[in-house]
This record gives sequence, C-alpha cells and structure tokens, in this order.
Amino acid sequence: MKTEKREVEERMTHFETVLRREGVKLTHQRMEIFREVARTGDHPDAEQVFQRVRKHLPTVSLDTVYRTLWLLNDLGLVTTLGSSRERTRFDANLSSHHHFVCEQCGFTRDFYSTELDKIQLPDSVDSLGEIEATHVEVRGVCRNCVENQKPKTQS
Amino acid sequence: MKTEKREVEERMTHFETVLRREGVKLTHQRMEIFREVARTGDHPDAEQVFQRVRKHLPTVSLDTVYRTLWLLNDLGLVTTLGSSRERTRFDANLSSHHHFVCEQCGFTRDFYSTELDKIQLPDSVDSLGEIEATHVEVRGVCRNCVENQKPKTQS
DNA sequence: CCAGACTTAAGAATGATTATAGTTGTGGAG
DNA sequence: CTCCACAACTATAATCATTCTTAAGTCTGG
Repeated sequence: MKTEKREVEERMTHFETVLRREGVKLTHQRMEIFREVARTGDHPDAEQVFQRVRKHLPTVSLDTVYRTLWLLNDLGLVTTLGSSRERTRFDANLSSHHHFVCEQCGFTRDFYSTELDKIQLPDSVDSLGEIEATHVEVRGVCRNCVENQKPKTQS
Repeated sequence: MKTEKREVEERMTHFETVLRREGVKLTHQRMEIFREVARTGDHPDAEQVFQRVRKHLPTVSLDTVYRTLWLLNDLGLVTTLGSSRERTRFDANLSSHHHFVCEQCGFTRDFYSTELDKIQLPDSVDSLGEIEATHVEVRGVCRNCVENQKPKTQS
C-alpha cells in the first residue's frame, strides 16, 4: 500500500528540483499535495487527495488540489490512470485485442498479437483477485499528431 | 476502420440472440445503437454514437444511447475502453509498472514484471505512431469483491 | 522588502451522465 | 389481427465532478 520512506523522499527531492527548474513556486499546498500522492500506492482521485491533505492544511481548497494535480501532470511528476479527461468510449470487438492510444488527440486503434495474448502474469497478480482479461495498452502519439507538431522541421 | 460486413452481421445475430435470451426487448433504437458500435472500429463515445444513430432515427434521445450502451455493456455485448464511470485518478509512480483493476469497486494495484517490460509489439503498431509507453492492464475482480459476492454459496 | 505568483472563498458555469414523468411501442395472449 | 401490460422511449430537469471568476489576502524567491 504505502510507498517506502526512502522512495518518498526521493520523489520529494525530484519534485523540488523540477519545480525550481521550471520556475514554479514551491508552496506548502503543492508540497503536501504531491507528498500525499507520492506516499500512497492507491492512485487517489482529486477528492481523496483533498480529504487527506486537509488533515495537514485545513484550509486548502478543492480547486487548488485540482489545479496542482494537473500542474504536476504537466510537469511529468504524476500521471493519470486510464484515459484522462475523456468521455467513456465503447467497443463491440469482443475478440482478444490490444490498443494503441494517441495521447494528444485520443485516436485509438485496435491491434492483434497472438504473442501478447500469451502473456504470463507474475504470480503476485493472482493473489490480488480473479483475473478476467488482460490487455496491453500502448500510449504514444499518432502519425497525424506527429505531423502537425513539426510542420517546420524537415532536417 | 470499418468492420467487415460479415463480421457485423455475425455481431448483429449474436446481439439478437442475447437480447431474446435475456428477455430484453428488441427495439429499433437498440438495434441501431448496437449496429453503429459494431460497424466501426473507432471506439466512439456516447455522443458520437448519438450523432450517427440520429441519421437513421432522427428522434433518438441521447439518454437512450447512454442507457442502451450500458445495457449492452452489462449483457457483455460491448466493453468500455479505459476506466469506465470513474473519476480521474493520479499516480506518482514513474517507474515502469502495470495495473490490476477491479471491475466492481475500482480497486487498483500496481505490479511489476521485468518480463512484461520486455514485451515485443508487432510491427503494425509502429506504423500507427510514435510509441511512448506500454503497459499491461489486467481487469478482474479483487478479493474483497469476490468474498462479498458469494456469502451463501459454499458448495 | 517587494512584485508577482498563488491561494482562498463563494459562486456560478460547463460538460458528461443520469433521473423523472408522461407517452409510445413491443411482444405475448386471445 | 387486435389488445394490453409494461418495458422502453423522449424531453426535460437534475446531478456530479471539474473548472472558471472575481476579489482579497498571503507567501515565495530574488
């Protein structure tokens, strides 16, 4: 559940380094919010972070939690689980397949691989619960978005 | 992009079979909504399905689209992409890891595997765009939910 | 110490999804 | 083929999470 103390310290250090490098101010709020996410392994949502941070900083606002989390996300200090900020998407393809998802535009394409279908999960996973499906998610930037991003560079 | 005609027909047949078996009424709306999802490979969201179905059934309501999609989901005829119905969750673990997600309660746990980190993706994926990260998502039912679901059955 | 970046507070706005209430249509019975 | 009960539909209003506004006060880093 909890992340090791040393690991948390390392993350905090990295956090401070990045904020300084980016010229972003180091406020308690930001520290406490990041620490809270860094110290737990249970992928909390904004509301949960808010509740926990409140214990140390009774006056934080939910708004700040949201703003900070997205800031941290933009700085590469945290990531979101699953497709962020997106609406729910549906899929009628019931056969075993995997996904390539573009982080910029959300473009998603199925791909197949008998190789991947044979994936062996570590034993530790079995102890977590009953496994129903396993699929590989590849995050990246689709061709379209790559093109549109470097319209000048031709070197 | 588009699914083969034969494949679509098969899905439609399966769809009708399941709805009859479950004693759920076969309405045009449901047929058109399912057909729409079945015939495309681009994982549309409810709004997109709504817009497309509208062309054939100008009076459908967005509400029906939502209700139907979740119904189809419950019947196992479609699945959702990424985390369904959930709030955005954040993760400060930047090292390569994978996830086990409980479909009932949303419980999510990281797991590691040097094996999985070495996954070889098929060439077809490279042509889709630039790959940034690959991770395995295991869906299932966590221990807690398994316990709570069969409090009586002991056979 | 100061400027400007940040935060708080309290609303209000947005956008996706869901509930309510009254109307319509499906599918089995006759 | 017609009728009826009730499932399902439409339209509208309500929710819920998230974001934005404004105004005033606070804190960080130079």
